Amino acid sequence: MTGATLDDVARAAGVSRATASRVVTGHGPASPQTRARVAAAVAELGYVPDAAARALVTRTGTRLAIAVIGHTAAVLGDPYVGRVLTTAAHVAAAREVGVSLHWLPLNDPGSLARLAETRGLGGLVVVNPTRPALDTVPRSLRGRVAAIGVGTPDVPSFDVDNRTGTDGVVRHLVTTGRRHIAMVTGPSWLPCGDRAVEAYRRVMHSCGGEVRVVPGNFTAARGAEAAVEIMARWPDTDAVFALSDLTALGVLDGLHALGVQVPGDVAVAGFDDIAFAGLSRPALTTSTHPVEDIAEAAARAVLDRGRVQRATFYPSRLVVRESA
Amino acid sequence: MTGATLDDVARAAGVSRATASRVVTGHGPASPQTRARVAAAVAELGYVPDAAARALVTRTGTRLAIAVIGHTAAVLGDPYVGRVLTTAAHVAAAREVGVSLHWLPLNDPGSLARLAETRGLGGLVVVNPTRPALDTVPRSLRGRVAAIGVGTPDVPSFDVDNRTGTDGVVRHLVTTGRRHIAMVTGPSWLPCGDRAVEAYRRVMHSCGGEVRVVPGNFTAARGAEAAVEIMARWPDTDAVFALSDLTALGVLDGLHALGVQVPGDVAVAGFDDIAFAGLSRPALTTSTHPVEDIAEAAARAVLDRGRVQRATFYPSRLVVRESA
DNA sequence: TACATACATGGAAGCGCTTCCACCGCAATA
DNA sequence: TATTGCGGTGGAAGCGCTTCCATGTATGTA
Repeated sequence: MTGATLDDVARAAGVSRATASRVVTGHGPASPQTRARVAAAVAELGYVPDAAARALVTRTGTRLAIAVIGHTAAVLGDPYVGRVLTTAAHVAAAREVGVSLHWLPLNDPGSLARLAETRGLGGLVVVNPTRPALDTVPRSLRGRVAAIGVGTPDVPSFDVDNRTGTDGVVRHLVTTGRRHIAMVTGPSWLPCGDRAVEAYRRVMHSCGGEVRVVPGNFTAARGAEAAVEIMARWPDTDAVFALSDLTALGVLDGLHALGVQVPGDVAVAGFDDIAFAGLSRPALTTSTHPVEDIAEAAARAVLDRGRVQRATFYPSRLVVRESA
Repeated sequence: MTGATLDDVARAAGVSRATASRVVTGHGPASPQTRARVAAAVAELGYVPDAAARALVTRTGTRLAIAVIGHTAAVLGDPYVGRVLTTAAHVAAAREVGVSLHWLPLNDPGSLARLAETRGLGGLVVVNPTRPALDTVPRSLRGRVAAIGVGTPDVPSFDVDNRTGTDGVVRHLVTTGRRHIAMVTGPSWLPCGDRAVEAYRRVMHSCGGEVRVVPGNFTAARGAEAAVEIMARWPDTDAVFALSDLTALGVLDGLHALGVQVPGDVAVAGFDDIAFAGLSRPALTTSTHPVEDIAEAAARAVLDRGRVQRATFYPSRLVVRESA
């Protein structure tokens, strides 16, 4: 009803179904004559191969699933995630595999396993997974799963080198004379932030500064709150480093509302180098990372399935603008 | 190899395939005993139904495709698109239908038709389509297609009311004493901008101002360029309205580089009310629209398939901040 | 005890497609 | 003329699943 089947095409072209299939897929021999007649029938009937039936017999899983973990609104609003999706979709398109997008709740570990188990999956790229969630993925399937963020021994991960990235930013703050540096982290369930906090701690330790960490969640709103908290708790703070540009922008806002001058009174630095970082006033000092490279590597890892590497970290580069 | 089949489950449970299927789908009678044994077998073998095979026989198309038209990097970088995707994915998830994401090139009209023709499609939401592209969609399928942006008589569309939205912003500029107002449009292939330009023209006409339109493309980079162009061409310009916040932010940047004071010398207004609009310095005056409502309505339209409405426009509301 | 009724179950068909295999005719070779 | 090789073709199997239908097997009623 909905559409013509291969049988209809074969009948219309006066050939067998096998021949019609060969012509449509281009997978076997066929005389130019036959080819033309089948093509004509296809055009006339508006034939479109049934993806399900084809997948059933070819057993080819030509779909790249991208799972984004965490609360959706905040997460997709995040330009970082957008860049990941765009790139992964590109890599997939180049290989003619479809892309499916999935929002997985943070607190339903089973959801990732269910997704991974879907047959006919070419690969699965998980954005910002937790390690327990990754562990729910059946062992046999781990070869076709890659993580952007934290990984496991079985699941290769691709991520920014938060440690040296943070180190670079915080050191820059120290170099420019700041000593009372506070840090706004990411959501606690995102383990990738741990390395960043550690790097921050280390720098503060080496320069004798006090460790001042407040929790964040990668949103601008939280940044504004955090700024107020920080200034209330440690009034002598002269720099704030946020592990997300969005949050840093929020900090800028919060500080502005407080009447604090940036960078005069307090320097502010972010992390990610989103498109807006250069547009804020003052323009945000931050650290830029090769998100596209990371996403591409992850997509390739599951689609081309070479040898499995453990965890790959990509360098982040300090971008000095006005805010610090 | 990859996974157990229903036959394996049936064998393991000592029942027929038909019975196993009934238990798994929950679609027929089965004794508690049998049920338990099949369940055990499923658990032990890690059985997961093959989606392709199931789709083949049930003929159920449970997938919502979201096609985004236009150059990908710029488009997904756009927070607007991100909000649309998030919402549509939510609506789909609530109905337990999968989501697939597609980047369609601007100049390949056939690509949309091919996507729409895919069997087993629950619905298709097209973001920012062109009318010609929509016309390539086979008539029989149009009932399950909705557009966000421009539509056709056969394809319902959901969009912001650019006309009154623009009217509101430009009138605000006039009210606050601006007379030499320039406008930066969206990409020329996006017809939704036409109504906005028309509204702008009308306001300028009614207040005797000169019409100053320069092309934009919804990016910040273009906004910065456009600002320079505008000030070079019409040095007495005292306000700039950009049909995208991203572009307006770029205008802010370009003006700043030129040493022009905002809003002192030139007022700037945007459109969309993205998250950053309130964070820029000066905070951006813009117009906010119910993107989530729009995306939800579009997704619902194709998924729930009620009566087809023509085109629905959602009101946009002026948000006055510092820049104008 | 004989019957209808309900429920549980297995057999088998078939969804639309790809692909192995056998076949047929034709040209090239012996 | 008999043989080989090969491109083109159709028959048929089968991918994993759902579901109609027929066949039992326990229950309730006459």
